[in-house]
Amino acid sequence: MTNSNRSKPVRAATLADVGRAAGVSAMAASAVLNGARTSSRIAAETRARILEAAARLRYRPNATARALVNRRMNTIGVTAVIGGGELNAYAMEIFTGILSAAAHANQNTTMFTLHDWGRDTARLQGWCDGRIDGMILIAPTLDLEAAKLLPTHTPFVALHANTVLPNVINIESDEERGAYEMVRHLISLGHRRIMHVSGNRGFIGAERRINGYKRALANAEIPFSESLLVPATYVGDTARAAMSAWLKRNAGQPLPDAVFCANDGIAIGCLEAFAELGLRVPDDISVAGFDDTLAARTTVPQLTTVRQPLQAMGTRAAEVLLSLIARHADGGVLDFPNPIVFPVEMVMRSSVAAARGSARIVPGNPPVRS
Amino acid sequence: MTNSNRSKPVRAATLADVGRAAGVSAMAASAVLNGARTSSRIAAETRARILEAAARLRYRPNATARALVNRRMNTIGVTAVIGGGELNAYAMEIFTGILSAAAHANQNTTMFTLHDWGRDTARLQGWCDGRIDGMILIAPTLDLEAAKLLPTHTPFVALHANTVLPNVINIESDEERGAYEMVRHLISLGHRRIMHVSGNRGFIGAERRINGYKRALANAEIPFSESLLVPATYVGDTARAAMSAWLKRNAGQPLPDAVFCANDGIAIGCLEAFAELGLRVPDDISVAGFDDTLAARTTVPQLTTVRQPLQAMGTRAAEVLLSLIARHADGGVLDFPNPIVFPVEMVMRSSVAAARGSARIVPGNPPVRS
DNA sequence: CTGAAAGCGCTTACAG
DNA sequence: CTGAAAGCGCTTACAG
Repeated sequence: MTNSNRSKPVRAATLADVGRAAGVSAMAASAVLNGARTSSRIAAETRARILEAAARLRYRPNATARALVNRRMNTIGVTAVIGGGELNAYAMEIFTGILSAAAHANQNTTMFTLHDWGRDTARLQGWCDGRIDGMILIAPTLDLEAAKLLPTHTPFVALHANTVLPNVINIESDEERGAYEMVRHLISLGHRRIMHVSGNRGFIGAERRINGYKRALANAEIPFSESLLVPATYVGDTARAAMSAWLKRNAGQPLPDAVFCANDGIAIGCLEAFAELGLRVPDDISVAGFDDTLAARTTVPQLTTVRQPLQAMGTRAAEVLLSLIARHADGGVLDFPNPIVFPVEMVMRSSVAAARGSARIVPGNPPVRS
Repeated sequence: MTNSNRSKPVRAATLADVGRAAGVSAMAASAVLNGARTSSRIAAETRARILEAAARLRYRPNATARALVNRRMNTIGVTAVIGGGELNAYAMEIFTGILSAAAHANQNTTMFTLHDWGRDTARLQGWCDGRIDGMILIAPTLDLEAAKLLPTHTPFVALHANTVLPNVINIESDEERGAYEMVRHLISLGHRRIMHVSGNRGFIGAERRINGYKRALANAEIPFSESLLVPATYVGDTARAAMSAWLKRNAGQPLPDAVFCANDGIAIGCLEAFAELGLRVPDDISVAGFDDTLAARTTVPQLTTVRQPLQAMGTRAAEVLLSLIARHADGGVLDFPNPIVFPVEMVMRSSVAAARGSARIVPGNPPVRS
């Protein structure tokens, strides 16, 4: 079966069409169709005729024409990096929050993707050409140089910006505290040899989590050991490889009691690396994540993790942006706290258990618990 | 620290601004800025001056003005249902495919969400008001009545449409065959009592999977048993509840050898229901999914599943839509096969194993394997 | 080779 | 209470 498009390029009805059909001017039609306030001045009978014509012709005001006049497209933009062909769970979760807030305010949201924040800054500018009223940046890593090139006629909001962006409200969560609390929790369970698999070194979020980890250690007077800080990236596969390599390198050495991972993807990578060696979680080793993305609930065992309210943060980002846009339009001044910091929350599931104490031989490539 | 917006509403530079700055007309600036073909007619020196002015003023052609003239917004729309506050993994995967194809063609994509296809058809029409050039519908369940109201001035493409939509190209996968192949695989592994937990009854995809399941059974001369067809919905939690209820209802009865689930979410729900009773997968029971969403790889054990190439299907949807848009614009006729059917693929992971044969008592609430 | 005009579809003042 | 005009920022014919 084939589907052939009709050959006449069908056009949507315009205000002029409606006016013609109702025997009035386009302007009269506009007044009626735009609501009570203006249309009260038009005779009821005329009004009815216009309404009928509009319905019959399925009239919809053209969004681009409207936008040209109103300087308002009623859509917000969202930019995120797309790595390895897909958006990660973190960005998706935020995007969902943005989407619902925007829909709630009758705004559309259009998604832009970048391969690299550094190289693609120019594209960012290109999108601020009237097609959106404001832009949300998800986890931008822009240097100050690039940040200065952001257009000033479009309001920006960022989530987890890696640097302080001038004139950009940043929304973040209390990552240092989240890391601190989680490691403190592990310690309270009797764990002492606690490993941290970090996110990309140099990224502000990764450093904050490392700081929280170190602070919790110091607080409990557990000496920090460089060998237990495994640098990885926020991509699960990297973490899996890093953990596997670590286990191989430390064959015969004591296994850590617990691993605190800089995000859920890393935790899943560790889960896989451990499964490969027949290590059981949490029996042989406890694993904690960070973020509480959807994936944290679909692993077995489910992940104990630090919850960042990503959807709520996305929602807030959209709300802040929308008020920024409104103020920007009427030239008003707007004072927002900057950054806006969300509290994190511990989510206890089953990948973390109390310390067992007993040493264990790992099958295959045997490290030994101290 | 607070961030105060500058009070003068900054405006983007216009063509007139550029012309003024370069001492030429807006039209001359337009010609130069729009590329070689037209700009060849302008003196090199003038040209340079215009280019310099545009760069200095950071000129970007206004997208809405351009769209008004060209009848082309260079953005495609995507509509999906948002359930329980979030897009599901299935829709996200497709969306990612659309996104990359659109970006590749220099098109934006804006995402629209619906709560209910039936009630919200009018909104669908409202979005076809010039802000998008075409629309992709993800898994629409529209009745013919509603489908007829879709505007004819905007091209549509659907993925997994639940009904045949007039003038809409539908993209789907060979679901019946996928179900058939998976159940045949389970049978070849020695399983006989094979359960199917279905998607929403009445949805064409769910019915196709049921048909494939039945056909494979019939082919192997295994009688179909109504009690092994457990109706659920595509939401994992429903499936979990349905499976738990089934297990309770059939306490003392033989446990199935294997469960074929209508999607990965359902399979995860089953995994949870089994874990709750201490049943081990695949030792006590094999579990197979459908879709191969990201979640299929983060479960333990990882899911054996029928892979629908969701990203590729999204990509194809965008490509088809884009050519539909191009033809629509120049009034041409376009013949596409309809529906476009993608092959599915078996993905073997560890949630399915060969039949053990031995009867097992389920701890707690004991069904017994026959 | 260059400029002035018309028009895309709408809304917002301004006249009658 | 109603219509004719101007303008949003651009592009596409059409004159010079």
